[in-house]
Amino acid sequence: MRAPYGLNILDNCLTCPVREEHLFCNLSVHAGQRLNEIKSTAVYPKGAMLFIEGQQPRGVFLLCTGKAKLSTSSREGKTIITKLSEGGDVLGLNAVISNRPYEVTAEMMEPGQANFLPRDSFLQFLKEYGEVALRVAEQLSRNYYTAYEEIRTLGLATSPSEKFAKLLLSWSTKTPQNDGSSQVKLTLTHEEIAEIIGTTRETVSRLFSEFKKKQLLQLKGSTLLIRNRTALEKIVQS
Amino acid sequence: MRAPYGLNILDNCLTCPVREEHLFCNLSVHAGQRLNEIKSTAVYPKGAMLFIEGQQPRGVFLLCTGKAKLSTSSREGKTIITKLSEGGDVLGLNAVISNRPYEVTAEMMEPGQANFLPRDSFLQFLKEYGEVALRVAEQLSRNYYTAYEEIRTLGLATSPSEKFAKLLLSWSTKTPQNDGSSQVKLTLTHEEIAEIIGTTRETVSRLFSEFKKKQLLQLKGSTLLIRNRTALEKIVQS
DNA sequence: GAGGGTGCGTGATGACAATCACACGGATGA
DNA sequence: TCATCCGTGTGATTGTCATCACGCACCCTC
Repeated sequence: MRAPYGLNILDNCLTCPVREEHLFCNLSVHAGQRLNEIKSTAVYPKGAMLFIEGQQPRGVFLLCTGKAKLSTSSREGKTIITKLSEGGDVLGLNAVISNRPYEVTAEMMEPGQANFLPRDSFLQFLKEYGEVALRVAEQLSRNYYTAYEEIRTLGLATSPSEKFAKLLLSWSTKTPQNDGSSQVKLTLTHEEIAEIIGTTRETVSRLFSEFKKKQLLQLKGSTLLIRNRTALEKIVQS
Repeated sequence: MRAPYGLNILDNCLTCPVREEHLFCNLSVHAGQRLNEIKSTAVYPKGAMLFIEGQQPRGVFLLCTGKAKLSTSSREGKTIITKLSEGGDVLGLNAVISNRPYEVTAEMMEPGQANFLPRDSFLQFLKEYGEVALRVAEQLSRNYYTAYEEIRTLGLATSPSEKFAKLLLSWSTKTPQNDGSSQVKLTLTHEEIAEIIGTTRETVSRLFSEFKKKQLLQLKGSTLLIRNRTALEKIVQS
């Protein structure tokens, strides 16, 4: 038996985008109700930290609106951004399941709303509802694939231009246009982009100039126009 | 109810090392019996591929004896080794759970034995035994942490020497001696080490020379003596 | 013992990106 | 209106590592 639309946990979080693969969609009525009892909702300002790398796992965050960046840093202060999360994403799941410290810091990049599921009740809930445990496993394996993609990017792509092209392509596939180009609202600073592809701010600036010159992209204000996907793909596999 | 020693799936695989955190240890009697029905055992020679990156997931491999290396390659032929697996490890779990192609190639580095659990029966089994699904989730999150450690290594450690030191330390912690040093049997070629830390064979050769000169390590035949852990740790965080 | 394959050491060279440095423009706020 | 901060562009310099190249040692097998 499936919960009819309107009983889902996500409906208390009105703007939450519903995804096919979403962890908490299409649960049974009982499971959905139980989840609703467990959860608490809060609004976070820009710059708020949902959790910080190294902290003991308090619980799972279900991001409803807003964007968050997940990052990890070395002692010397070098930081890499490993994922940009949007509404619908589940944050902190790995840490909670394995009862290890959060492996990343989750910081809100713009104000947003999130549901919080405390660790203990969440784990108890999973024990009660085996069906959901399998869903969690699936979500974890998706997380794993994302991490693996990251490994491939960092380990196999040598030059910054290759990684930059890869990043642009990942943005471009999200917003395909009929003519092969695509538009993205650029909300990241060069510094943040550098932290994603593992290089320096200056190099990112130079990459933008270079790619503009090569007609690969165009900037109008904060709107990024990706012009030539196939050329980017050539850079990636070069 | 727990399976008494002797009913465990692993017992058909005599030399299989039993680990506390192992996926299939301490299952209920029923679950253990069911697993035993599902599994089939085979022996693999050195160089055998359990599965190859990009293949549709056929099932899960439970490595009993021998070692395997997990690797991924780019189209241009650059390869990185992401994990060295030993007896007790579960291979291919992520691909099977998420029904995506294997994300790595698993190649036997020395002859060994493995249990194979075909995808369909394994997933069916998980649906029947929710307890095990949660264990699988835990295993997946462990895999995830390993992957994340890899990301940190590749993304945060800039110089090859730092990554090399990190690798040596990871070996050294497995075989601690009373005086702070440790001995490891070096079974990898320089080429393979290069593929682990993401550099070239030549650089690895030079790193060995350099570290020998600095009294950080010593080589007697194929026995690697790691002499100065603290110095290595300084290089890592430098 | 000759020959081929594989793994290892090491020199020379060049490219490329990190680093440092500074200038500019647009916000924001006193 | 001016000061300040932040994000950005871009030059000059330097160190580091990948690359190419070659020689050597070892272990097979014929």
